[in-house]
Amino acid sequence: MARELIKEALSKALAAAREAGEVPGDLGVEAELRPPRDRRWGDISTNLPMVIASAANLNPRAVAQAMVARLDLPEEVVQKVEVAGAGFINFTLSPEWLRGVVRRVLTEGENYGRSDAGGGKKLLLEFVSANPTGPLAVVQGRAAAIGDTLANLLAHTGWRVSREYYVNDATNSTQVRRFAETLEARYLQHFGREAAVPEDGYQGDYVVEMAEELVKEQGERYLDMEPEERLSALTEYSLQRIVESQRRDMQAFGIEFDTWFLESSLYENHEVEATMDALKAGGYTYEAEGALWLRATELGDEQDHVLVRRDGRPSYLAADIAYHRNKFERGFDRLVDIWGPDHHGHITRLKAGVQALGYDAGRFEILIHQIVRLFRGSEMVRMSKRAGDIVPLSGLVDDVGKDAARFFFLMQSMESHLDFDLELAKKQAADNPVYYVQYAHARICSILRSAEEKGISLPEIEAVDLDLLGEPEELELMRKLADLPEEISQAAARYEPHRMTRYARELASVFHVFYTKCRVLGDDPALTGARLAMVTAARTALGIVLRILGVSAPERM
RNA sequence: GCGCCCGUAGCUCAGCUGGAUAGAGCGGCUGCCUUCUAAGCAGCGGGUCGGAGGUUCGAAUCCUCCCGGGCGUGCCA
Repeated sequence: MARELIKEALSKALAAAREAGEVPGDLGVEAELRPPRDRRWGDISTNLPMVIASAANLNPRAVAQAMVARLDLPEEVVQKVEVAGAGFINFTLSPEWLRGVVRRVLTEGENYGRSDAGGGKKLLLEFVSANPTGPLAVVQGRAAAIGDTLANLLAHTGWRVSREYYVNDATNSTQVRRFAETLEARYLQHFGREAAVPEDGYQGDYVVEMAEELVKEQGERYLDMEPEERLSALTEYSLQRIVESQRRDMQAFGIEFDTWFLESSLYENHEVEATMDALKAGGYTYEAEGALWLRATELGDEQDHVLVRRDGRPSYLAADIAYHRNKFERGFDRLVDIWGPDHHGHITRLKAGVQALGYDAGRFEILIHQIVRLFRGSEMVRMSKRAGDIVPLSGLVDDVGKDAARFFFLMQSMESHLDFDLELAKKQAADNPVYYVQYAHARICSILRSAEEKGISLPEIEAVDLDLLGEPEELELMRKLADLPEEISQAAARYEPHRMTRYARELASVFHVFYTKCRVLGDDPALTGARLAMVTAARTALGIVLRILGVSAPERM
């Protein structure tokens, strides 16, 4: 890779400059090596001279000159090196090297851009994990898109990734109980019995619908049961139905979890108990006001938290600590959770619990994504499962399609609020950026079909004269292809999946420009062969990116 | 009150571990289809980077304070 070469040449030049006494000894500085802000300045740029100058109180341009004078880089890789601005060194890659990228993409195929940064280590990525008290909402779609794409990125960079969905199906959960009570009320109401939805119950119509289905399936079976028995039966029924619907929603959204982890299993296997015992043994608990508390304040939290309620039911936190203990015990090297913004307050206490158990909190990361605000035109839609004004993810997918929805969710960084206008998403489906990218892919496929019809086939890569590729539009396209491995590494390492939608649009853009300017299937067979090789490489790269995003790569549009 | 996220073009947002002339998409206006898909391309406009101080050779980026929006701060999950 050109980056590595440049990096090495820089450090050698720096060492030589030090020996000559032009630059002081080890300053412990770290410099960047990245594309300059304006690509006309070159392909790769470093601020190293400025960083050195800053630490040693020298003139940055002088340091840059001293280093450039000692740089030793092969001409077939780097065409031009220059000092620019306040003290940058800019490198322009040679056309020869760029052409080599085409060969590399064609050789590596689907594996182009892979790295072994993760070293085959095991990583558990938990995401969505919505309460089983209603259909998945739009905000969970955001979590799903972020999580799935991040999982793809991490897998692409050498991690063994497991996708996991945590099902809060514990029957001692207050919310699960409220939901069952709501269903019960709706069920009884169907038969004209006096029954009210609990004050903090679920107002949504979907509960009424579920009750109707229940009547259809089971008739009057629960009508005259003992209340506690009925409630427990309805709890089981609703949990099963809702989890099933969530699973269907995720499938329709193109996401397959490796594991649907049941909170109830933690109770069945006495892991919650065992976890509480371990916390007690470690001296991190105390009893007060009839409850068992976690000494979270000793572990960086602002307040202590209840682990076991006065009535003996473990809290959500207790189960969650047990759950993460379970994750560590399953042998994962790294744990990553993606949570919604409403769980932000939960981070410190869970980490406190994990630390109290003696696990390395540095191997456990929690990412918070921000909310999705839904608009119908200019009117904001308030969403609350309990109030019943819910816009289901399935409805969104039906409206705008899986591809557009996933792409849209990933166009913004996760820490930024996302405004989603339902009307606009529907009305402008054809203008959605996802089509811009998919169209580039379809166009390439169209060229390849056309070539086939004309009896032109892609020559063996050894037989292609890539030196014929020299138009500015061609060089731009190859430059962008060359960027892909670094884009993937950065997006994965920084947990920033939204970078990939940006890159996808850039890659599509340089292709569209090339397409407008240059003809692939022309009169010159050699040039045609070279361009066929290049657009085939572009298709491969686009395909990789779209697969990472979970967006389909259509051959026709 | 305290904690976290956000405030950048008309709209939606990138850029934020300090670096060059602050970018993109959408919307607006103007051109481009005999030839591999016009769901495309080219061009024109568009900015007190919420405000005020500070650190620095250099601040959208770091620090302090303030303003505005959102979320959290349960023996709910």
